[in-house]
Amino acid sequence: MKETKYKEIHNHLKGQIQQGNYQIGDYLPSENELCVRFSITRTTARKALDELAKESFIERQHGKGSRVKERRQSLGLLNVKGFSEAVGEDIKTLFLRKPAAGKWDSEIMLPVNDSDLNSICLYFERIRFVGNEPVMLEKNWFSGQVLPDFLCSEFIEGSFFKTLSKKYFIEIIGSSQELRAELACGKNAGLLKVKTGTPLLHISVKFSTSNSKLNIYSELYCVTSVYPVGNSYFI
Amino acid sequence: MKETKYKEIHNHLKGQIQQGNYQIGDYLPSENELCVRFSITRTTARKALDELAKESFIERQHGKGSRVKERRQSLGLLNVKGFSEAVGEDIKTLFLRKPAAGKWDSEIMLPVNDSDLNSICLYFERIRFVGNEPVMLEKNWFSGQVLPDFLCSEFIEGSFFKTLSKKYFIEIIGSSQELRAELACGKNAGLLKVKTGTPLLHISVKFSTSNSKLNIYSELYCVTSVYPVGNSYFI
DNA sequence: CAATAATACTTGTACGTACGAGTATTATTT
DNA sequence: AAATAATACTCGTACGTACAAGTATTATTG
Repeated sequence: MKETKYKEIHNHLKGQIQQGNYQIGDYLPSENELCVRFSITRTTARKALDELAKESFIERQHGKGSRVKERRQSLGLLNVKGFSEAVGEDIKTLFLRKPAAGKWDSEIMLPVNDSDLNSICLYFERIRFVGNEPVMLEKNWFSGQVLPDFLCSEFIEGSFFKTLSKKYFIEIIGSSQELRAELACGKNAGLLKVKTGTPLLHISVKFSTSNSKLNIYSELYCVTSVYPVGNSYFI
Repeated sequence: MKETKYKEIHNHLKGQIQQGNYQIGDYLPSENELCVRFSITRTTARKALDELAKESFIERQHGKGSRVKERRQSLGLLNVKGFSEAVGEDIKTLFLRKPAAGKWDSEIMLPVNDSDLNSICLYFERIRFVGNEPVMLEKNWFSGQVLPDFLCSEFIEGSFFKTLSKKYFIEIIGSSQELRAELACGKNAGLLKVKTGTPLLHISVKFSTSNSKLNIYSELYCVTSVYPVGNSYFI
């Protein structure tokens, strides 16, 4: 269970930054200084720093040093909080399919992990209304491996994420998304009560969670003519 | 005008991949083979391959080799860093209108501050290409009040945000966005070389900066059929 | 014939050295 | 005093060597 040297240095420096021992704008020790402090060669010191730069913790400056960067952890397009908190008040949700066993559908746009493919797939599908207007069709796939009793109980306060957090102590730690403008196909058009050929905003999301065995794959189809999808953030 | 060796190798291999001399799934020459072919050391060969891996052209496999990967690029637009850093290398930018005096257009979707409305409006408009495909039409409005000499000089490294940062020491501190799926109208369709009626992803952004007198309003029109707009984040 | 061992590859880590190039300070010259 | 040169730092590139560790093939063993 031995760690490599450069990872050791890398983690040490990362910890120092996260604990605030190096503030934004500060310079880390130079490569040569790391060499003598940790009894390593410059090759190893460089590798540790290069990794930090790749994770955008620091910024390397030729002739100057490695400066701690402002870290923008931010901006999931849909914030992680989910739909309910993003839009106003009068939201209704209609389950088209309650959570049940499903299959890893080819409709999922983002690459599905192998470990997920080899485990049971759970699926549910909802439509979100603002007032009486359907605005979003939401399809969700995830592994049921780590969620015992999931199918037997209702969502807490109607929220999937809240259920994960409060019942299973699983948090969202990241996401990747892809956005596409598409024309509504027959089926989705019908569900969203728009004409075929209406432009829809198609959002594909893959959520990573604090449980490495649970990833959530969502395909969202949004009618944006009246209610555009929005978000904002400030550092 | 001398290029570094590893970049030379890197570009050579990249070209080979892009021309199809190495197909998806193929293995590139091993590090040792590159050494003898190009009369370099393994350090240099590794660096070239590591760069390719970072750009996700290849996948390195311990004990096996470097395999050409399926390249699913997406335009990581929505992080604050802007366009240039988000996508890979082969981006071109064409100015339709160089920065010049403009007016606070009604095309701006997000509410314009009163203070902005009362000051001079600067405007520029560009098209972004990936390869030779136009993928985004970008329109930008902002107040010229706090940017002396802005019209006289070129962008630093072609980047608006870098120019703001390095020349004026102004940083982006927040943004709000709205997303819409729309059908391409005649003018935009022509510029992006798509048919009218093609669905476009319309992103409206308002950036707030560290200088309270400078807000940037952008309207982006993206062709997402080939290159979806993407982002990801982890906490 | 099947399981195992040896082998020849691959990439990964780490050592050490050398010089080039960018940056900032200090010393020198004008 | 101001411009210039020397310097001492930074990081970037590139050389060369060595061994560890993963993968696949071949040879050996039982």
